[in-house]
Amino acid sequence: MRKPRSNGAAPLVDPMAARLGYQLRRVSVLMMADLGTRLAPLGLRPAEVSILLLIGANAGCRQGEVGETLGIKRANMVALVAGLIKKGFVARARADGRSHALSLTAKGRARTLLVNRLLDRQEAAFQSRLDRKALTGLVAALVSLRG
Amino acid sequence: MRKPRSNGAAPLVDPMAARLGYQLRRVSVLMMADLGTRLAPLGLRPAEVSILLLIGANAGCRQGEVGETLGIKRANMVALVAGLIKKGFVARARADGRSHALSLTAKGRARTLLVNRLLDRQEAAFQSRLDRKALTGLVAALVSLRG
DNA sequence: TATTGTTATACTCTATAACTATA
DNA sequence: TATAGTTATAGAGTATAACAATA
Repeated sequence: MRKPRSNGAAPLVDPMAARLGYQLRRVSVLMMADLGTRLAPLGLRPAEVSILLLIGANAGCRQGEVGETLGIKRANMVALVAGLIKKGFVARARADGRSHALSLTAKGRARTLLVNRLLDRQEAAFQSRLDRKALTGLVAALVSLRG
Repeated sequence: MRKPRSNGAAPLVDPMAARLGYQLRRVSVLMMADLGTRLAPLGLRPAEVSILLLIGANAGCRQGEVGETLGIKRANMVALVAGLIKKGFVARARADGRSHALSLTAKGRARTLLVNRLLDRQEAAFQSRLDRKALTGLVAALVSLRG
């Protein structure tokens, strides 16, 4: 039996509080929303930023490689890359006849610097909520969780 | 200067590898997709499950309280709760004239048991990828990150 | 006037299937 | 035949604004 709530203003009991997947999701949504807000003035969305940074670190890479590395399906890469090209951040060259070699434009490299500073600030804002103990190995643990 | 890639089959360099928000997002998406697959046979989606479990632990709670606790906007709660009622898992009673008191049906309680067992299995599957050291305090760290 | 639920609508990210062109 | 990119479409979750009914 589950007893009905003794109503007043008591907060609800959260049975998912100890669930890894649930807490992961809540934090992820929070950080993504925060990132989206921070990125808006730069004219970029989170997914676009991940592509921009990856191309910046791998000039000449193919579109499919980018998607595979980021976990973005080929079909979804099309509009994302097209958007970055349209905004003048990315350039596309023939690599193979059926594949594109992607690289950043000068404008794209400049924007990448701004994005990295923005990411540094966001990282700092969130990491300040953790003590050193909790911070150590957190990212490594997340990477491990991806198996 | 960024040197072009020496093409062969070398994996790309990932400049987001050390970013907390990025790794959080990747793991979250992975676990959500996995959860979605596991839940499909039960006729539930992840968001519905969070509502179902919360109501199960707080019989008589109002719809708005549920949304607030879970971070789901009032507007989005409407269809989610309506779906759970339609499936016969949740019952709605007048509480206030303008607010609904939600509770589980017998069918909803039975389904909750299955869901919890399913979540236990998922948790175990992912936690097996971590050593004890990394596991300790991980959920606590995530909760802290939500400020 | 503030709260609760509701409707309508849009955006972001993800997923699948089928198509084209090239290797 | 297999690969790279593309198109079309759908789904899940989230967001905002405006409205009705009630407190």
